[in-house]
Amino acid sequence: MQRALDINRTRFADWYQAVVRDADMAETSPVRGAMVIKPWGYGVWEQIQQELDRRIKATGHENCYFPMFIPLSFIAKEAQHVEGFAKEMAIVTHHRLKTIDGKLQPDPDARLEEPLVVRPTSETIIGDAFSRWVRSYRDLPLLINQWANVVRWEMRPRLFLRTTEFLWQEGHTAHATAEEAVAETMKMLEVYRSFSEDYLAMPVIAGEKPENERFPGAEATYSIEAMMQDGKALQAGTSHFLGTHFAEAQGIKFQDDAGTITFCNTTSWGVSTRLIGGVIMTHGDDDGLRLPPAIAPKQIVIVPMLRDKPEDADVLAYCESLAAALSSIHVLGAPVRVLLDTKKIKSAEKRWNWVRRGAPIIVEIGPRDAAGGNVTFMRRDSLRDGDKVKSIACTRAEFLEEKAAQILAEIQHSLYAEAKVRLDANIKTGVTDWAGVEDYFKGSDDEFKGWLKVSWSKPSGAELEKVDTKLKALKLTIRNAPLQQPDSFAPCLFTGAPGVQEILIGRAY
RNA sequence: CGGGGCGUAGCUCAGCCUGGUAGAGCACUAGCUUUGGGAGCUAGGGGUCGAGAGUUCGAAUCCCUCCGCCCCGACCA
Repeated sequence: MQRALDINRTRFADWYQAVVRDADMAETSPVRGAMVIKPWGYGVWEQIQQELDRRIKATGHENCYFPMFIPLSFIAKEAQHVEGFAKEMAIVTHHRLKTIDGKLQPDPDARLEEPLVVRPTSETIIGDAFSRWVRSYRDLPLLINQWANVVRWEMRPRLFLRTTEFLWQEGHTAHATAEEAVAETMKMLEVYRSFSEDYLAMPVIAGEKPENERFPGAEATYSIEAMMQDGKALQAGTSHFLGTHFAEAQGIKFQDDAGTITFCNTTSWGVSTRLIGGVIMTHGDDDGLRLPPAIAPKQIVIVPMLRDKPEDADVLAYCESLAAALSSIHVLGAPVRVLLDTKKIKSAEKRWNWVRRGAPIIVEIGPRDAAGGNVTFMRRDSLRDGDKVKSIACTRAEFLEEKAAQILAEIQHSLYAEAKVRLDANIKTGVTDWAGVEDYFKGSDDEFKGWLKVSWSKPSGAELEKVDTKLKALKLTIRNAPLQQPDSFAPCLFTGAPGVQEILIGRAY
């Protein structure tokens, strides 16, 4: 059978790269590990950005922008933070180039007195500002967000999932009490959960990361974890309660109403362009990408079936009027995003390009549709009937008044439902000993493996280290401890001690 | 940084073992035909064979060094 991609999901890693390429999302660049995000991929990011920005502002935060260069001494202030990021930082050491022996190179006379680190995250430089901005309890809470690029010198980059430079949003807040900061941490975790599920149609499990997976310098780290179609987990967003660690390191203090000087409790939280990788691996199929209408840069693409004949003009005119009419319809709270694709390439080629890119509805208009006032279209969420592409026909009026809006909403829902079934069906419970874990994850790496939900005694320190090592041997990690916990627990799977918490175990990106 | 694979046309790759001076399919350009749906025929454009040095009368092919990419580890949003 002919598919729009030449690789299917049985070779998942290759398939992923094929989708990124063939759906025109991104490509590698001359800079190792850094990607070029192409218009269609960036369009998805813009949709994500727009809606998430709205939600971040709706919860009381304001946007700022801080420098991308951070003095080395700032990073050095928080010990765990240094340790966590030291191995992956890009550093600026010079401010001028010079031709020496015919070679353009950093001018030895232009060495910076204090090297600048290209931000891997901005806790330290924003904390420095906070230490000046906060004086009184009246200045709190301080609720700041920034949209930025960050750089982490990763060993093995993968487009969207782990690139040297990536785009993200990082929220940073300061509060008078730990309770307030914890509440903020949880609130933003919930913003991420609902955004991911409602908007990206990507079901996730929100929960707390174990101690060994915490953000360097955090008191507690929470994440949303999504299950990809190969069963692996993708950490799709994080929210950290930082306690007073950064406040103490950077002097973020305030005077309370009794006149006492106290350190603030701070939080930070972020999601990145990795979300796009998550969308691809959640919704993609063997014909390419399938985009949830909420984030599709174009929700309805009209492909005129032109044949270099006189009636082409009628077809085009009909398409133009259809596009105009569609633009005035609202779906999912915004006007429908329509594209009339007039690029001068073969119509059939166009159709398949849009299939690969994952446009939710692809409309094909030929002379007969134009003459009869009809619309023929395909739904990207259910493209095929068996092996054959499924074409749906209706009248123009029907499409405009009913079908277009209704089907876009349906696609948004059906993509979520499909992914939700997969997530729920592949979290195995009832495993109570290590042999059961080994049994569940045995076999080749290519085989689909979901997650296990097991009970444990939440060991820490050296005990936790042992658990971690044991899991690592099977390439497993603890993803998180879901927020929803049962009333009673089986004994700890690792130690046999009384269980206190349920955790998710799986392979991860 | 360790282990494996690989760099030849825009893409996917053949040729390399056994050295003789560049190929296929798709894509691209033009013409003709065809067309309710991923068309056919004909003609054409495009490559310092990843880079550098070496062996040789002659190197995509053999040797050396370097660079880059992919997969598997360690690291990670």
